[in-house]
Amino acid sequence: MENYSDLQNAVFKVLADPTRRAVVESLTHGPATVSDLARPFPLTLPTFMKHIDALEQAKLISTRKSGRVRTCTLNHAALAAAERWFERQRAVWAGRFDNLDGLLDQLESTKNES
Amino acid sequence: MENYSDLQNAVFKVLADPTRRAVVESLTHGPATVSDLARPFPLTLPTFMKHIDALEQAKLISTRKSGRVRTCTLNHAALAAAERWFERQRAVWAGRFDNLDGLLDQLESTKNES
DNA sequence: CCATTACTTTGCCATTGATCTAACTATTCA
DNA sequence: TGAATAGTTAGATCAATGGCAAAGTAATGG
Repeated sequence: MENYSDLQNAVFKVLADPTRRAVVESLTHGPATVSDLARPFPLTLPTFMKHIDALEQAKLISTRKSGRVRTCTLNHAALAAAERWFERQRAVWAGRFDNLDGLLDQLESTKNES
Repeated sequence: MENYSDLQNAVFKVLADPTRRAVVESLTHGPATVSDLARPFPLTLPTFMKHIDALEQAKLISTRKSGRVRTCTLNHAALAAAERWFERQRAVWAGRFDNLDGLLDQLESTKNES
């Protein structure tokens, strides 16, 4: 029910929304309560909470309730995992040039050695 | 009509879809025609074309039609720009450790606020 | 114990997004 | 020229998303 690419997909989906990206940005500075996070946004609490829920389901954040206050914490690992997708793409793309160089090197070297 | 964060938003939105991410992955290996790109997907051409249009509008790819064939090319710069968002978040988060003392002070003081 | 605070639940609605089919245009090739 | 190819346009459907208001619950603070 929860394989790797489902989760990756959830992460990308969740980051597609500017409010949620802003929340992530906010949480890079450290944990915060729902109300604190919500303050900058012109949204009602229920609406904002849906974004929090979405972030939590994608495991980009985790939350803990103590008393009546819910505190949210960024899950750095999840963010780093998403970043790795970009790194992989760049690696493939860059690899083309590496291969091109490699090919040229190889052609060069076959003149001299095996 | 096309400022920086509109474009960033468009990029994130476009990458939220698994089909479009797969197209990007495909194009890291080099340019390809619409039909070639579409082949692996169980989608009709019109549907697939919408994904191509979305990618192009977000400037993640560019396309050129020659005869009846449209060829798509990945815009590496746009992909790299998106990657940078993650790098920035990581930078802030990592920066916290440099400021750990300051952070603890801050947490202390926010406990006493109302 | 009463008011306030900080969510939470519920129910609703408008918009957007991804998909399809059907029919059309423009190229290419035999 | 006529058939196949490659993409395009138009219109419809349906689910998911993001938003709201209203009312409820469960801590605190005085």
